[in-house]
Amino acid sequence: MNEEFLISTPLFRGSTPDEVSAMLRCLEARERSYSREERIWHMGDITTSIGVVIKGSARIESIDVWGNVSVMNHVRAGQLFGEAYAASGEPLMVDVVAAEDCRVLFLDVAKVLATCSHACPHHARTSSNLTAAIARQCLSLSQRIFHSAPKTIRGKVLSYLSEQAERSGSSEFDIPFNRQQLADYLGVDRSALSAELSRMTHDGLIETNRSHFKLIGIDW
Amino acid sequence: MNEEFLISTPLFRGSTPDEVSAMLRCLEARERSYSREERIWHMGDITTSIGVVIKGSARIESIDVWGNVSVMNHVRAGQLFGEAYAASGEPLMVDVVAAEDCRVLFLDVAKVLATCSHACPHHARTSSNLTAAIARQCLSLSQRIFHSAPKTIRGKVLSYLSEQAERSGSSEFDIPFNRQQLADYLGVDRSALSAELSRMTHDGLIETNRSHFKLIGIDW
DNA sequence: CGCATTCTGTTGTAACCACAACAGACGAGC
DNA sequence: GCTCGTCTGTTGTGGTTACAACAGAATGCG
Repeated sequence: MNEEFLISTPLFRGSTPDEVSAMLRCLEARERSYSREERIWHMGDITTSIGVVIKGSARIESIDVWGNVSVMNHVRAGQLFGEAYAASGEPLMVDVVAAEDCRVLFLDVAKVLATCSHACPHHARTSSNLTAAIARQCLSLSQRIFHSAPKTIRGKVLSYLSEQAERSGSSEFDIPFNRQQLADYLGVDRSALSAELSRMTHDGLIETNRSHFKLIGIDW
Repeated sequence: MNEEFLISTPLFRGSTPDEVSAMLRCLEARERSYSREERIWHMGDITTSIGVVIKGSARIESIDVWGNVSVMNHVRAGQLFGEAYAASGEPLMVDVVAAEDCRVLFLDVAKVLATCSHACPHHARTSSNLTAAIARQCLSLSQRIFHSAPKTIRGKVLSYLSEQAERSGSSEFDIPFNRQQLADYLGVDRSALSAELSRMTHDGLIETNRSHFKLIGIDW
């Protein structure tokens, strides 16, 4: 397992590779690989584990009975998923799907949160890291709400792209969604989204090719 | 302070009134009252406290530069707010407003989460209760996303009302929003919402008077 | 009670969007 | 290089909604 990578993730931040090794044994961590578009968890599942994306990325989405897809979030390497469901014991309201070939580390949430009296002093830090990660998850969902709040497609797109630019620290960046997924994230129709992106390009607001975007007239 | 009430809240569940008293001292809890529509926290504030609503209720909302209001959530007596922001240290993306006259207990999040070595054994339980509360907050935000996901106003309304009915355990219930606030929660125009509620009443789906609703043709 | 304010429902119009159908671009695999 | 499947952009139409303006109901207050 890649302890060097793990200590760079929010969950294990502040620990040494050796401490992480010890914890992984203590937590009975398990690892699994998934191929693109493979389903990692299904809606309705009850999970006691959290997932840490080691490589690749995953999408959190939900599908209603009419087949309407709603993309809740995109999870990059190093990030967690399922924290909230595992920590609350509620059944999943979403599916988790591999956005690309990926490898995932699963940890039992009870073991992470429990104050492990015997062996691991660093365990407490990881436990509090997990709480912080769940908190950030809330903020991430809040942002997703802000992005779908504007009434027009242009407003939603600008809200989303602005955040992506800020996150990447550049006016030029790649997003983790294709057109359909971006539409499902913003809660709009794909073809209407494409049309609006065209108009925005024509209006000189953005430049875009596939998943690559550039915001025009914004200095960094 | 009302320890009897506090032990019924998710945060202090599992403790005795005496333990809660001890913890409140240990946590340097502070209490304050607010009158209806008074602002409890402002967007941009950085908070190190979480709020526990003792009496009344509060609204979490955000206002953009054009004055568009977006209601994120409604917090009832016994529930928390600000957990995610306090635990992550990020500035508030929202305002917190008293929905009615209310009383709020503030607790320092660091003190709640820290393992208090000396005095309070029950402290650990409260700390883990807080983590669970943050997790449930995530689920609450997810539901808010689901409610605004349908493409039509009718779909959004039915999604929201169904959850309220389920939560109340009855097909007849009151919601904590007036029309304007419900519209801002579902992300639609108020007058369009009123019109759609009329149509739904006419179609025999619901009965409604102000904030009181009844879902027709659903057995409990 | 009378008044002012807030809340709710109604209506018409213009704008926006979802939907469907299609064509061209792109990429993977042979 | 060719084929096939996927992704993206385009267009037209009908439906839904936002917006604005107003009227009546409900509420709070002096």
